[in-house]
Amino acid sequence: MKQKVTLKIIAKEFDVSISTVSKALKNSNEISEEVREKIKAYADYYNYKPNSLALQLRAQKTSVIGVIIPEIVHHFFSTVIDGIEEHANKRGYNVMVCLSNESFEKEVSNISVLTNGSVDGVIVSIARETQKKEDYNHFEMLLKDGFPLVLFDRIVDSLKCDKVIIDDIGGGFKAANHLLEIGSKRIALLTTEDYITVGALRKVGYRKAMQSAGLEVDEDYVFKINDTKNLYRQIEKIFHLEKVPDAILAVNEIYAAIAMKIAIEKGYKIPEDIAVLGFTSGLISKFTSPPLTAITQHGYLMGQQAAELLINRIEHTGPKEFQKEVISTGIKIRKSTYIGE
Amino acid sequence: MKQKVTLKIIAKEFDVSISTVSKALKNSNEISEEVREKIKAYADYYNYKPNSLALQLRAQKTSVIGVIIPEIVHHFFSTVIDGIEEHANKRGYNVMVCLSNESFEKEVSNISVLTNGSVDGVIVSIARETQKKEDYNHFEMLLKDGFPLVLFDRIVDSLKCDKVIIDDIGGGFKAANHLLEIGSKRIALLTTEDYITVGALRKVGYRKAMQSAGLEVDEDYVFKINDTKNLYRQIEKIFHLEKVPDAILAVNEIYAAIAMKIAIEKGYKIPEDIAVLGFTSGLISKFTSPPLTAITQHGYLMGQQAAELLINRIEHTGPKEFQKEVISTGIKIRKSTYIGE
DNA sequence: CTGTTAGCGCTTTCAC
DNA sequence: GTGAAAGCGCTAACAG
Repeated sequence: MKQKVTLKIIAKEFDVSISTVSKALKNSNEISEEVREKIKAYADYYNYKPNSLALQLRAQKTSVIGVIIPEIVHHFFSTVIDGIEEHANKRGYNVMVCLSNESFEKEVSNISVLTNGSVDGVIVSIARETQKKEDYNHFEMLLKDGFPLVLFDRIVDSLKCDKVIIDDIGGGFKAANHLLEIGSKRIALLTTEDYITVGALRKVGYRKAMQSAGLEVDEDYVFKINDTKNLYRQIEKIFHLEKVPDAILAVNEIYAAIAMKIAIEKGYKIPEDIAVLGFTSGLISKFTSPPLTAITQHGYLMGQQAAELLINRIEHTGPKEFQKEVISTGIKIRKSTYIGE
Repeated sequence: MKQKVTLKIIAKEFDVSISTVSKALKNSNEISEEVREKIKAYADYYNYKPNSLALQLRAQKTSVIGVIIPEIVHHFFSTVIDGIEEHANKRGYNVMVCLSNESFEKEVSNISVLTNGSVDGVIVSIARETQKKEDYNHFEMLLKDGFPLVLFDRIVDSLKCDKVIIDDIGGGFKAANHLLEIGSKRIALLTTEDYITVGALRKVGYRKAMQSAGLEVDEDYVFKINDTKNLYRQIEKIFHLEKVPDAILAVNEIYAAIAMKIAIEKGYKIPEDIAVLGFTSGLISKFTSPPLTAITQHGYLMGQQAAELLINRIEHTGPKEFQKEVISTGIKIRKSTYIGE
């Protein structure tokens, strides 16, 4: 790669000092019209651009924010990144994305790499492994130094920092409630294992809705799916219940789609025999048949909020106390729970 | 944010010179055991980490690669990023992601920001608007300076740089061929407008397959869908043909899913009356009913290859001539084209 | 064994 | 009007 033009090179070219060039390019009227013009012309011609590393080092500010997510091939997370990008760009920041791949070690190393001066702050959604280990030391170190950190979606309450979460309890409630409203009595819950907070919280919401309807939660109707094993086999167990449920609430759209597919294969009519509802994060719900009613998650908004909190923290332009933003969910009613039209 | 520890600070603490500290931390045996240990202990305790900006500025190397994609909320592109990340990390690089949002202007500004010293090279998939304008000046400038650039997926042939593309012609051929093999005679093609190369290339493959089968392509069976308008209405036109096709080949999974849905609504049996096949980039094909046969696209591999080409270019560790890697497609046969079992 | 110096590219204050 | 010098944080050649 060819040597890039620097102030030094231009200075040598015209036999002036570096600072003269710097000022000329900034249109400082300390510099004579004549010199200014010829320097600008030269710089322009050779496509001079100030080296941003030098600027950053000097300014002690990179205008870059780091983002660490567990995986990117996941509609929800891409949506969040999109939101982060949008807000960050608007405020003059760039985004550096790192993946933890759900690994504790990679998360720690990402944090370490990012916080050595390359970024002004980080936004992270915690890796599963970290959540399981409950080792948040790497974050605590950062916070001790007052390094700007925003947690989203997969958060941990004990960390003193800004957070933005989806209202999963509300979402679970909204979901179960919708099913109750359409007349479901026996709602099966397809959820994740307990240490995955998202699943656990949605379950809380489900439980709340059941209780407000005066129904008690039958634990036989709660299925904790292990993501690493055969999903079909695990989900099929729903249909081994003595009394097959008349509704299925799944905490994500894959589980929902699979459950629906199995139900149809077994000859059940959706939604007449069994209504199905999922939490969506992608495009699947729209294209199943029947299309799935789903709780929607506004990842984009979440990303924007996270970026806003972070940048406010970086620029000291928000409240001093740590914020916890809650993004409420929506519900998109489709044919899997809706008879009529 | 608290002042980070620097060599200077440590040096002052022990009343030694900065270089002594630097060496001590590098375990240089130029420094006495005693001094070394106390400095290391201190650094460790205060969690010293060398400022990477300073290192980068000094080394004239950032070990960061920039990636510019049209959008991230798109399974294919996330997959590619995933692949880029994987390879980049393996070789000690980090990834900075920017979105062009299909806008020419944003692409230009992204290039400009990234290439001012923040990254050692960039990987880009060109924005639609840029393709439409055919203005590739921002890339030509880079190449003139010998700046490492790799184009993927949406490329332009005239640019002299490394490229990696999907074998779209082969994919179109493979797709049409499969349909012909299962006995389809009248294959409708659902494609994009011509300036979208991907669609155009797949069409070429389709045409080739038809011709090798001794069939001629009836342009009435080619539907160019405009992504901004009502997809349903446009796709429905397939069924207005005097002779309804016995197979539909769609250049992406959304079109395929919609076409299939409309067909079913109209009472056609899939695949008996009409076989449907799409190019997949997400999870939709798997969850439609029947599940869609699809040409698969290996974005992950593509990302890895792109990163490899770029890093080889950066490190001068590959061939001097520009490479053009072609990633071949796969085909996943599902029920939408398969009778039996 | 330890320190001085120069330099990466840039900005800015202060002299001249 | 122009330039010298300091400094951002670090490394490395060289001097002592």
